[in-house]
Amino acid sequence: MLESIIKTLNEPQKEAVLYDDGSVLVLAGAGSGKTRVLTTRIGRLILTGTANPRSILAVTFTNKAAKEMLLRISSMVSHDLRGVWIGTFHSLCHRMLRMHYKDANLPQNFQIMDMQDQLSSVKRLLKTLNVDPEIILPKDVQRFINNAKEQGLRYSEIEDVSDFNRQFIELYEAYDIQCQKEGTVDFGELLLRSLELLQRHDELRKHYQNRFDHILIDEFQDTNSLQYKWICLLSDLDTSVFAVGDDDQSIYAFRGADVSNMAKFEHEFKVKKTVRLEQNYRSHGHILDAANELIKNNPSRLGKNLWTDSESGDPIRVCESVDDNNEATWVIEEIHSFLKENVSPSEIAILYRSNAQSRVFEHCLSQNGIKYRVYGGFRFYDRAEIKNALAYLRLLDNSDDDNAFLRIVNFPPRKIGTKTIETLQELAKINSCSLYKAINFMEEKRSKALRLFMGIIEDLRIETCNLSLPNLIDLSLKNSGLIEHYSSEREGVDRLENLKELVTAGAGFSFSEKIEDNVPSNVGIGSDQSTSRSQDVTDIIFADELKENLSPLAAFLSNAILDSGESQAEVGEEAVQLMTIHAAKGLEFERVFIVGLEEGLFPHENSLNEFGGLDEERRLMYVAITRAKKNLFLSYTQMRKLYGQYRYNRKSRFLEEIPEENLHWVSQGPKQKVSQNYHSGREENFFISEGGISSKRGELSSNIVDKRFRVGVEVRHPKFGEGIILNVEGIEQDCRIEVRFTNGDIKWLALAIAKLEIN
DNA sequence: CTACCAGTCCTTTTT
DNA sequence: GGACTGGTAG
Repeated sequence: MLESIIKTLNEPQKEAVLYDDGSVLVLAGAGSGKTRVLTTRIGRLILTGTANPRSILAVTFTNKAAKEMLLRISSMVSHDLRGVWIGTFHSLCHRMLRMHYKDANLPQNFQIMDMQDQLSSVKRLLKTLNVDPEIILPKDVQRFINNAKEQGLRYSEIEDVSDFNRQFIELYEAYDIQCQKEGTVDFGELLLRSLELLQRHDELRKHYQNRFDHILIDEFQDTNSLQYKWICLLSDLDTSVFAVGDDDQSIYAFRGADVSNMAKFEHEFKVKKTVRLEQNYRSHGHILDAANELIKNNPSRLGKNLWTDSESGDPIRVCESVDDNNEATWVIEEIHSFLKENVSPSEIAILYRSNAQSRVFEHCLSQNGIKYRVYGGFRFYDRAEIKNALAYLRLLDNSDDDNAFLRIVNFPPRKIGTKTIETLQELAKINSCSLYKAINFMEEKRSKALRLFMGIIEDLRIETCNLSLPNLIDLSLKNSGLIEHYSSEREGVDRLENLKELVTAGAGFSFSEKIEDNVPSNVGIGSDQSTSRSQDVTDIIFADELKENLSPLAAFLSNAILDSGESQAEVGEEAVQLMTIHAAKGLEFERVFIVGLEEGLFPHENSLNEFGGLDEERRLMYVAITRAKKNLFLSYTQMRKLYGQYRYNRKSRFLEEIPEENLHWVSQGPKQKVSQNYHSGREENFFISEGGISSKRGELSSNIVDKRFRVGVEVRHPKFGEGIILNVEGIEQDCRIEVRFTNGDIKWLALAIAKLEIN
């Protein structure tokens, strides 16, 4: 069985799977079969008895990838795989913290905050500290904290280079104190706390170092320095670390990922073997050529050239549309013809740079009766009604959770206003306790409404203590008044549906599946008797330790926040796939549409100001292109609605970086008349010629560069009328002008495209 | 206290 | 176009 799988591998793949002499770095290009290599390697370790399943730790980038990997391995081996640690950095660290919560100095029922929770937590902090949120933006504080944590730094470890900086450091400290008090933990904290746990507890660290002989990391180019340190702590001299990555697919620098970890790893882990996987099994020639040529524009790559045996296939089709609606129409027309040819809809993907772009496509798809599925974006667990319901559950599980408290103390409305909350917050501050507990410090008659609320929670706590998870959720929804509230709301039907779904999710959440480990728990500080057993701690088995530490409700809540809510429309659902390019990483589709290829959108204008930002955008484009197996479509528009206003853009520079011979420029068909709404005359510049093929790039540029367009000058636009220039930025092709028109509208226009005249 | 309105900023990308 | 804030009337 194993033999026959290995036979199908190419030479470098085989090397990677079979290598047994220390740590390995695998440079795996897109579509070169890296998932196969990873799973086959794990399968081999287990099947040949080289490694005990429980000595394997595999880190993936998403929960989805983790599930997929586990599935593939279990199809290869008959062993019990529950001892294998597979998951994202976050889920693995979470697991570790749950098991060793005492040593990590966390309450047993600590709760995870998502980004929204974290932001409101910061806002609350600023308020209690009397910091003006106009001067110090909560978002910036959040960013500062997260950046620091991603680098593994506590507030005390950050250099205070300026007064301004010091303020952030102080806020970071205060924030951590607040979280500790409330028993909440943000994403970065999961990792940092876990790292510190390992740093401070020698027995524990040794235990894990002894336990894990094989550490495998997928998407290594996307690890940040904190994650790197975590891996270092878990490995000792005998550990074989198998890191797979592709520097060309590093697209998470904005979140602290550091490609240099690859070179660092090679050096620090004394890697004797570096394997390059360069044969691509996924894409046709034109697609691969385009990707290769594009990425050559990036400096400082580790260097790698993908090649393929397969035929060159159809050239990449490129379409220019008048606006975003037309773009969607074109895409849907193409999809329609595929569906007629019986292409499975799930093999068709629409990829875009930012979530906001999905709306037009969703609308168009549903109008045409095509089933689709959107990944990411607003997720199930992000919906307001779900968050409200979860807040009740969280408060039930941990009444110190002030975030949850504030969210629902007056929802549904129960006559508790800002005034009441403010006095409550003061009482909480004086007595240094949670808001919930502070209710008891308030005089009876002022806190009537609050005590009523408390009553609801306390009754619920008693009534639900013996209920199953779905029943518990169901009763909470009823007693909280949420059901009643949404029933009376005009548009509440959908919300009620979603709440029902939450109960279903609770029923489907089988907690027992999550119990999969035997590890010593709470060694050292925190549990007094444990000192005696910490000596021979290594292989003591504490069955179901995790289960004891975590109630089903708490497990459900953690899962809801960590798992990005892939709850709807599961497996086998035949639907067109919509997602951001980031979300598409690691996936592949037969037909791929990359839309919105315009300067400012992709590459995104914000990225241009960041160091290395453009290179990262280009890698993002590279990732997008290499998702396609058979057909690739590129699309851009002349104007697009953004923030409710039309905005002109030039086509993306990435289009210029793809060789002409791989492209086939197409026109949009008879629908082009629409254009006359926007431009009077001079249509010839806008449309690709009748034959449908045009290669005249940049033809619009040379004659329009004009110094007369300056701030304050009055201009006229054929569609929008007269206006005054507020702003000019960029030069030549990139020149954009901000105009306030007489009707009050303010728009950014690309000078190369908009038909502006001096008035 | 609630309900509603107007004004402001904004969006990259995610565990 | 939407989320969020602040102000005002009932």
